[in-house]
Amino acid sequence: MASKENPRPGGRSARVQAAVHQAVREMLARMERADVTIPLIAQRANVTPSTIYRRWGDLQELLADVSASRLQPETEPLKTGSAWMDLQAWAEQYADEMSSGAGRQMIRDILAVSDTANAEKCSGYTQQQLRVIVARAEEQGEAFPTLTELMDFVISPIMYRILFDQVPSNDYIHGLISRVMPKVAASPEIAEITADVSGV
Amino acid sequence: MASKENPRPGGRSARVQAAVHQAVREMLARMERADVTIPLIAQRANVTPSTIYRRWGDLQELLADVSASRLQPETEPLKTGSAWMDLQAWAEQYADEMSSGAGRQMIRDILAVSDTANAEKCSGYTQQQLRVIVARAEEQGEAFPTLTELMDFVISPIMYRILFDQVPSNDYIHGLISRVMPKVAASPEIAEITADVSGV
DNA sequence: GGCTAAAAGCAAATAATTTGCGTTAGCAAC
DNA sequence: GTTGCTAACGCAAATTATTTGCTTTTAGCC
Repeated sequence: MASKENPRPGGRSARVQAAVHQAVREMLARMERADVTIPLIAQRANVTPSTIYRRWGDLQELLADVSASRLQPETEPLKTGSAWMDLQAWAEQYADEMSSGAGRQMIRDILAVSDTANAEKCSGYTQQQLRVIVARAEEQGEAFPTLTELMDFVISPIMYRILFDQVPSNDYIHGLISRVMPKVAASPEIAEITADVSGV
Repeated sequence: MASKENPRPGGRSARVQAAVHQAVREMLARMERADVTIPLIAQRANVTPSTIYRRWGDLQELLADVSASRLQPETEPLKTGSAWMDLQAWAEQYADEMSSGAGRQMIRDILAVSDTANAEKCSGYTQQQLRVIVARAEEQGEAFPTLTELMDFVISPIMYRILFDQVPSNDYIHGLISRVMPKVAASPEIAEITADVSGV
């Protein structure tokens, strides 16, 4: 039901989709989420409500669709020199984005819908970013956790906290990463880097 | 807005709440979730819709409320002899319940609402159960992870997978638990138990 | 037993959603 | 280009859900 890939790529359909997405983003920025309705969105996007109902089904699916597209990363993880630090910096930014009011709401909107396509897409984005960092580590021969380990022991705890209780601090994230790093990370040299970064 | 604690414990209010909860549970069991509406619930509960609107606000909050109450555990974790095995058995059951269609839907309903009270309650239930197991381990002098470690490295990865992609297998859970156990778990004696359990 | 206020019922008013049908506009074949 | 085809859109009527003002019930308290 959610807006799938290019039914008629260059045409009116695409323009409508863009206008609706745009309208939703603007409205979410300007008003209470509870006050956002399909008729209002339709009005702002210069579209009839029935178009939105037919294409997205209901408000939840539309919001999930918009949120998923907003969570698509636009850049690769920053390159700091060591994959370890890339990971630390990336994870902090990830947690920051996701635990902000807007970020939490986007995740909720994505998870609320029974169709898991958007949730999978979102998790896919995360994995894509992490893969880049893992690949860098490999290139440089740095000892590094696998993608699965990162998802299970860094991303998952962060996401759980965001969803169920509190926002994860940078110290907390740092602890997760230290723990998942290969034992080499306990060597004095790396410990020093660790101290540096956690002090930022 | 969600039904808080005892405004007038013994009276009509409580009866209405019970009737509405009951109606929701029955309807969720008998029909498509998308077809459940407040007017229908009201009818089945012999209550006017405006009562539900005033008390819960909207369908999402009502469903979140009902789901949270359904997730409250009724029994303590089973006692198998070792805290380690208690944990394994409990985590498997937890993952099973949560990854079933109904379980996933309940979690989604709880997370969908912006008020995090229900989500916290739900996470609280989990921690309560785990605390029982941790306490048993302590009593018996068994080496055991902390509650925080269990939440971060066992519960969180399970929940992430349920929410974002696939259902966690028992083998996967077993792997998580092995990994979080103190190094003692690598001793031959425990390794043997491990093999037994994973074979179940 | 009577008072009080919170919660429920009722019904009218408003708003959202669905639906049938006519219209528009990409796309392709010619 | 022009034409034909069809997916997607617009429009408006019908349906359904939600809100709201007012009345009635009833639990808790003296």
